[in-house]
Amino acid sequence: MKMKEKVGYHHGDLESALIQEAKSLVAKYGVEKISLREIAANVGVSPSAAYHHFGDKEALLSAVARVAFEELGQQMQNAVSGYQGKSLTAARRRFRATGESYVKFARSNRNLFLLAFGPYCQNDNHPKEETLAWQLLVNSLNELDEWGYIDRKIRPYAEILAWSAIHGVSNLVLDELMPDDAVEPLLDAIELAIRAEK
Amino acid sequence: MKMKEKVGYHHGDLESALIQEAKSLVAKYGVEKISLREIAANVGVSPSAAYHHFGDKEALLSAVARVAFEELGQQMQNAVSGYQGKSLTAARRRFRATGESYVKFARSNRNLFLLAFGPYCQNDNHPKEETLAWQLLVNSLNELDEWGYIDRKIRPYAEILAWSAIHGVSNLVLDELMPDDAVEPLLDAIELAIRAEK
DNA sequence: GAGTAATCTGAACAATGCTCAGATTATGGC
DNA sequence: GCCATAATCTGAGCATTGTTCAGATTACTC
Repeated sequence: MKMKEKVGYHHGDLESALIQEAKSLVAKYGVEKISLREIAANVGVSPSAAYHHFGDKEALLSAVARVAFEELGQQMQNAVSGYQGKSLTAARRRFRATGESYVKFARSNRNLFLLAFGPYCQNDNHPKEETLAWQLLVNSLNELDEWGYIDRKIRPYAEILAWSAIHGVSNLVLDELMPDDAVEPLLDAIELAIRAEK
Repeated sequence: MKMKEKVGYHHGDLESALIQEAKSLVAKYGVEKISLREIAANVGVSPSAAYHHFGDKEALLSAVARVAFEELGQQMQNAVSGYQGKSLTAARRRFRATGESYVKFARSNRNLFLLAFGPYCQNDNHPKEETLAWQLLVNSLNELDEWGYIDRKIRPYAEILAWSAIHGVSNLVLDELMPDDAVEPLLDAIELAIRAEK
């Protein structure tokens, strides 16, 4: 149960050390520019040691992808819990915070965001309904709904519409196909779109 | 100006032959699973020959990405031009066709779609306003606008909202974070969202 | 404390992206 | 038509990569 003891022959906690180092290298250089060997070297271990914890490089990156996805959820939760209160205005702030924090995470963690989705995301054990990010979105929409804020006809589509739009604009901004300042207008648009009285 | 003459020492049209083969390999196996050497071998040429036409592998893949992006636009145009007429219903069909064909391209050309966006897309020479895909979206929205179909408040955001949502759902479906049958409801939602009278 | 299982090393292999000297062919000026 | 020049392609080679495997080292259990 020793931690941070990287001296001996046995590392002690190689699995999570590899994930952590892989994550930091991905964040710095991007998924396709990193090598297992460098990860292992930075941890102070032989390249082949990793294969006792992960089937292959892809499996390690999948683990990192899971971590990144969870981090997105946590960052969203932090943002949402920054706005409290039981008013409609508070609920609107929280809803908007889900979207803002989503895009913010994408921008300040470009490579991790791209990894979290993309081909390395193994969502077999991760149906979207169980992810924190999805839950936060659903919750904030339910809140708005209780205040009568959401148009009845559009309510059934609200989750899909909001998530698609937010996820889409995040990717488009990262690809520089949309300017950074398209995000705020988009959030305005989503609020307008789901709104009952305009 | 000879084509398909792969016999001699000089190929004649290596550049586009490489792009074409790269595209077909990407479509089959995905961007990260293909090698320059295999592309060159399939074209019947030495690996180093490619470097007289492209600075490196990345440059070749960027060229493929451009082709893929254009193909997306063309496929959208085909879909849109399938519905003609000057009625509002025709305009609505065309608008919906832009979205449907976008997602359809993503689904039936997964790897090319991911390449077209993603890190290999060089949009320095390709501002979104000049892409065919964007033009088609703008046109169909303008059409709807002329029929008074679009809510005045939401009109300024219509392009951003529609493209973001369509692009987002495409990626989420490809990542299996949304089911295939979420696409039609999303298109309904977009139509509802931009609509003037509900 | 001995034997077993887990963990890590080091050497090795095939494949990859890329470079470069030199061979081969096209091209343009006379 | 012919030759010099430039463009194109080959082949060998280098460094790096992911992965495997026999064997060394350590932890764990009874």
